[in-house]
Amino acid sequence: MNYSEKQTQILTTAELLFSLNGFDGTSVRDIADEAGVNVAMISYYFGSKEKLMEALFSRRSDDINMQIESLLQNEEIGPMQKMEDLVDSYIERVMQKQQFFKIMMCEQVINKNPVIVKLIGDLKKKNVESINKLIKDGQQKKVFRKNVDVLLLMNTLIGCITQMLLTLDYYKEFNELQNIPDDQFFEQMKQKLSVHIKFLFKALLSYEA
Amino acid sequence: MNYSEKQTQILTTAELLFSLNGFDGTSVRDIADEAGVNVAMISYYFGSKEKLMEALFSRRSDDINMQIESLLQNEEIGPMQKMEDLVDSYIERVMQKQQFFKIMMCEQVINKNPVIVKLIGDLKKKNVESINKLIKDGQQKKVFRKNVDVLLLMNTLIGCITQMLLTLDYYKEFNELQNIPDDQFFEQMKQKLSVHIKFLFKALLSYEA
Amino acid sequence: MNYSEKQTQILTTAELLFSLNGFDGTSVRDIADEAGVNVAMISYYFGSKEKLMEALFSRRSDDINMQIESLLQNEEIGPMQKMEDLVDSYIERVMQKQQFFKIMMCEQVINKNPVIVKLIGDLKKKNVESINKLIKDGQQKKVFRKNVDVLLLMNTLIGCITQMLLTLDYYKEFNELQNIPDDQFFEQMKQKLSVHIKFLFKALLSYEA
Amino acid sequence: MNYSEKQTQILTTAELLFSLNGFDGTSVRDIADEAGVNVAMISYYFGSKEKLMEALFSRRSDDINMQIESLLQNEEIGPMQKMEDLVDSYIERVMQKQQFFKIMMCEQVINKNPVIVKLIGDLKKKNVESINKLIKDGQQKKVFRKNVDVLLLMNTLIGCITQMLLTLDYYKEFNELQNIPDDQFFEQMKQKLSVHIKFLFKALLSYEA
DNA sequence: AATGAATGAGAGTTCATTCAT
DNA sequence: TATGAATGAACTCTCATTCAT
Repeated sequence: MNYSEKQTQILTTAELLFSLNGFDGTSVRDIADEAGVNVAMISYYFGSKEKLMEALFSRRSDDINMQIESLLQNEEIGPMQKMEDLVDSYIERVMQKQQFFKIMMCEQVINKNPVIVKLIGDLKKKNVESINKLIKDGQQKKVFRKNVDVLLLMNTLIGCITQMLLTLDYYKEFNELQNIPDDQFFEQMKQKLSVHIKFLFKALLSYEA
Repeated sequence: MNYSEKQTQILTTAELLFSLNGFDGTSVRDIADEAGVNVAMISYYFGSKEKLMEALFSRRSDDINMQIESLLQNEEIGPMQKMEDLVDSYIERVMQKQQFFKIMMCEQVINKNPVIVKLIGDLKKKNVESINKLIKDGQQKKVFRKNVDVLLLMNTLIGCITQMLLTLDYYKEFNELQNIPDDQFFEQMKQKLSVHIKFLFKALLSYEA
Repeated sequence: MNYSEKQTQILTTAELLFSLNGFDGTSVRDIADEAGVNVAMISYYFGSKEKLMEALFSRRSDDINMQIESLLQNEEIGPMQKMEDLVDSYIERVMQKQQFFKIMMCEQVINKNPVIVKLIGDLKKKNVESINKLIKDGQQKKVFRKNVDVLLLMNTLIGCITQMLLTLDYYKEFNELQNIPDDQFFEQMKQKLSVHIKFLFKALLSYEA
Repeated sequence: MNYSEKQTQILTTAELLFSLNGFDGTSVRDIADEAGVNVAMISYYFGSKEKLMEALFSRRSDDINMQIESLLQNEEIGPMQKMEDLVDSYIERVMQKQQFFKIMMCEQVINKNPVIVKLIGDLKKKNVESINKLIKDGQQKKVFRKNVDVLLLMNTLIGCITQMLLTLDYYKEFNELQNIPDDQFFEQMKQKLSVHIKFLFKALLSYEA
C-alpha cells in the first residue's frame, strides 16, 4: 500500500491515540482533530474506523515481516550470534514502535476483528518459523542443545520485552531516573534487556556436553 | 468491602465482559443484561461504570495481596524452595483469574483512571518488596548470588506467564491439542510454564562460587 | 400492541411527516421535535426508524383488517348492497387515513423493507379473499354476473380512490372550491367518488340475462 | 433541451434508481457509480441533485405532451374510437415508462419541489383540456352523453393503470404467471387493462337515448 | 431498596456539494 | 471541459447516567 502524506498523518495519529486510549476509547473525531484533518476524511480514506485499524496493523506487519526476513538472510554469522542479533532486533523494534506494540497487546486480549486476528496470527507464525529454522541450524552445528521449546523461547523473549514496556514508568521511579532524558533512559533499558535476555537464551540454548 | 450476592454477580459479570470486549467495549447495559439485573443498579450500587471497574480491581488486589503475604510467612522452607513456590503460586493465580489479568494488562497500557493506576502500582510495589526480602535472605544464606535485578526477575516471571496467557489459543493449535478438554490443557500449560520459569530462575539466582 | 400516550404521539407524528416528506426525507429529529419528545426516545421505544415505520404499518393494518372483517359479517343485506357498503367503507377509510395511504402508496413503489412488504401483501390478500367471497355469493344468488375479475375490480376501486387522493388539490382548483372548508370539501369528494364507483361497479357486476 | 450522451446516461440511470429507491433514498454517488461517471459531473452538468430530477421530469413531460398532441390531431376517426385510442396510448405509455411514472406517483405525494409541482400540474392541465375537447366533440356528435365529469374519467383511467403498475408482482403471483417471460406478461396485462378500461369508458360515456 | 422511563451528549458514517487543477 | 480530493452538515443510533416513584 502506498499512502499519501495525509493518510500517513492519520495512521500515525491513530496509532498514538489508540495506544493511549484504546480503540474503543478513541473517537474518529479525536483522531481527526489531532491529525488536523476533517472527520469525514477517515471514512473517505479508509472506509471506517475498523478498517483504519486494519490498515495500521497491515502497515506495521509488513514492516516487521520485512525486517525479520532480511535479518535471517545474513549467512555469515553463527547461530548463537544470529540469535543474539535477533534478540537485539526484537528489543529495538518494540522500543521504537512502542505504540503499535501496546495496541497489539490489547488487541490480543480483545479479539474481535478477524482481519487483525489473522494479521497477528500470520506474524506469529512467521516468527516461529524463522526462529525454528535458526534453532534447527544451531542444533545441527552442535551449538544449540536438543529439546528446545520454540514457543517457550519466544514467549520469554516477547514476554520480557513487553513486560518492560508496560512497566517503564515504574522502572523510572524505582531506579530514580525521572530526571534523565527519555532517549537516554530508553537506551539504558534496551541495554539492560539485551544483556538479560541473552543470558537467559544462553542458559536455554547452549550445548552442554 | 462486603458485597451482597447481586453485587458479586455484577462484579463477576463485569470481569468477564471487560476481559472479552475491554472496558470501553462493554456497556453497562451489556453487564446488566448478562448479570440479570436492572441497568440502574450498577450506578446505584457502584456509583458509575468507572467505579465498578475500581471495585473490581480492588477486590482482586486484596485477594492477591493476602495470598502473597501468607505465602511468605512460612519460615520453614529454604529461599530457593520458597522462590519456586512463589513461581507456582503466580502461575496458578494468573491461570485461575485469567479474566482479571487480561483486564489488568490492558489497563496498564490504557492508563487513565488514577485509582486503578494506584492499585496496580501498590500491587507491584508489594510484590517487589516481598521478593526483594526473599532475595536478600537467600543472598545472606549464600543460596542466591549477588547482583540480582529484582525488577528483571519479576519481569521475566510475569512476562512469561502473561505472554502464555495471550497465546494460549496459538499454543493449542501449534501443538495440535484442540481436542483435549480445557482444564487438562491448562494443567499441561501450567506444568510447562513452571518447569521453564524455575529453570530460568535457577540460572538467574543460583550461587556459583 | 398497546402503546403508551407518548408512543402514540410519536406514531401519529411520524405518520404525518412520512406522508409529507417520505420516509427518507424525514429525520428522526424532525419527528422527535414535532412530537415534543427526545430524539433518543424513538430508538428507545421502537428500536430504530425502520421499526417505527413497521409499527406504524402494523397498527394501521390491524385496524383495517378488523374493519373489513366486521363489515362482511353482517348477513342481513344483499350482495349488491354489501358491495356498495364496501365501496363507501373504502372511501371513508382512505379519506380518513389519507396520510397512511399516501405512505403506503410510496412504499409500494419503493419496496425495500421486507416486513412492510409482507404487511401490505397480507392486507391485499385479505381484501381479495373477502371480496372474492362476496362475489361468489352474489353470483350464486344470480345478482352478479359470471366472469368477474376480482383483481381488476379492486384495482378500479382502489385506483380511483387513491388517484383522487393524489389530485385533491387539483380538484379544488379546477372546481374553484378553494374557499370552502376542508371537511365540507372532503364530503363532496367522497360523495362524488361514491356515486362514480358504484356506477362502475354496477356496470361491471350486474347480471344481464 | 439537447443532452449529450453522458447526460442522457445520467438521466436514464437516475430514473432507474429513483424509481427503485426514491429520490431521498438515492445518492448522487449511487447514480454516478451506476452511470460510470464522476460524482462531480452531476453537479457540473445539472447544477444539483434536485435540478437533475427536474431535468428528468422535464424530459419526460415534453415527450408525453408531444404524444398527446399528435394523437388528438388525427381528425379521421370518430370520438369513441379516438377515446379508445387514447386509452391504449395511456396504457402503452405508462407501461413503457414504468420507472418515470413510479417516480411521478411518489412525487405527487411528497410535494416539495415547486418546479416539479408545476410540471405535473401543466401535464395534468394539458391532459384535461385535450380530453375535454374530445368529450365536447363527442357530445356535439351525440356519441357521448351529457354530464360527463372529465376529472373522474381521467381519474378512472390513470387510477386503474397506476394501480395495476403497483400490483404487477401481486398479479403475477395471484394468476400463477411467475414463469412466463416479462414482456409476454406485460402484453397480457396491457390487453386486460385495455378491455377493462374501454368497457368502463363506454359505460360512462355512451349515449343512452 | 430498587427500578422503569427518560435524556443530553457523543458516537461512526454518509451526504451533496465545492474547488483547485 | 472534466475530475479527484476534500469538507461541513446532517444523519441514525448508543451511551452512561438521572430521577420520580
